[in-house]
Amino acid sequence: MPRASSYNIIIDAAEAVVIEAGASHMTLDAVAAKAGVSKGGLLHHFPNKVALLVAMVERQIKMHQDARKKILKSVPRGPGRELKGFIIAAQDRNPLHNRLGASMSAAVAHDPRLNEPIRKVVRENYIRFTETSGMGYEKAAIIALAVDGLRFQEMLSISPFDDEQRSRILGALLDFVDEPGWEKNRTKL
Amino acid sequence: MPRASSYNIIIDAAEAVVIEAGASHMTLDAVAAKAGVSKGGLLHHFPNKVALLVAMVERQIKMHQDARKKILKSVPRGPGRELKGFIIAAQDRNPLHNRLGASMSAAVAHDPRLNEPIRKVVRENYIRFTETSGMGYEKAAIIALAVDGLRFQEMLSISPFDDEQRSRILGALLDFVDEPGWEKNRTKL
DNA sequence: GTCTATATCAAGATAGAC
DNA sequence: GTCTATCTTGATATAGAC
Repeated sequence: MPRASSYNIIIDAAEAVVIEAGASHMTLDAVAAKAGVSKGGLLHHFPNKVALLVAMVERQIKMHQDARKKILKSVPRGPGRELKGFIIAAQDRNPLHNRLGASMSAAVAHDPRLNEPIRKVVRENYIRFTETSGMGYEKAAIIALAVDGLRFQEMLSISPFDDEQRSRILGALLDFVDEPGWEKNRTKL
Repeated sequence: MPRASSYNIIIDAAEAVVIEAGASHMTLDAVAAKAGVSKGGLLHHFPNKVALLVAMVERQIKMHQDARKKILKSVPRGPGRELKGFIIAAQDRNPLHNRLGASMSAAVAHDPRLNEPIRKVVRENYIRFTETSGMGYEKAAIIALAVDGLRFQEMLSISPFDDEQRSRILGALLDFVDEPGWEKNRTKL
């Protein structure tokens, strides 16, 4: 898995094209132009379009995993730790979210089966959340789903919330993690 | 806005193609073949591809609004009524959800600006939820976001939940609407 | 209103020079 | 490792017969 310079420049360009023009406009020509290389140069790094899409998704997953681990270091141990990390990750509003959405929508639009790596990550995440949460799995799932719902909305640019509402909602979710109750439903996911 | 037979048959076919093969494979040829008409016939009803995509989205919105109104009739008056209707609509698991997701992803993949009608509906929904909920807007938003999160996951086929977990989560959300607390944060959305 | 035929163009991919 | 040139295919859209 190379991480050379032009490799990442091309992926950056691909994400940018998708964000600006939509998944269907992510052509090899457009990506090459945005990256400042020729189509031949692009195809030297990625033998075909699917390879590029797969690389986009994998890089996004890796970046999110890294961000998660980094954030977790600052979250004190205790029940709901992983869940809190997930909420906090959504709080710092960098352009990373759009980029994950872009990679995902481009890949899935091209071939729905390219969702497999994401599916795997989501599954692992929800297992982590529910097992370490110290609460009923319904509650843990609801909190994680609300965060995901917000991110999906933003990835499609259909969120009805402004910045203040958004941060109040995420703040409320953080409080909700620590609120008592719901343990009665505790079950294995 | 015609609602003739072939009009709807073509939209059905378009949705089916997207669900089966992905947004990028929704070509006019594929849709025409699935609908059992020629490409010329298709283009008689929809002058170009964007017109078809717009019609797909609009029909889905209309169908969901109709379903919402129908469900609301069986939900007793009281605080959280609209929110409960939204949850119940997600409970009955018909193929409609996939179809909304299909229309949306095909449209947005082709041109992100085609999300506008959906954005408008989402906005109206969240205003309804929060204004009629009798609870803090953060709580109402969290409940609605969790439902949306679930639907988005399913639209991308990345949901980690099986049928039983899914129905327990939605059941917990219904209970959550009626649970006391959170009124302290009550604010206008 | 539905069809066939076809024009036009753009996309993915290859070959091979430098 | 990067480029230009080119091949091939397939997608949108038009024209016009029935």
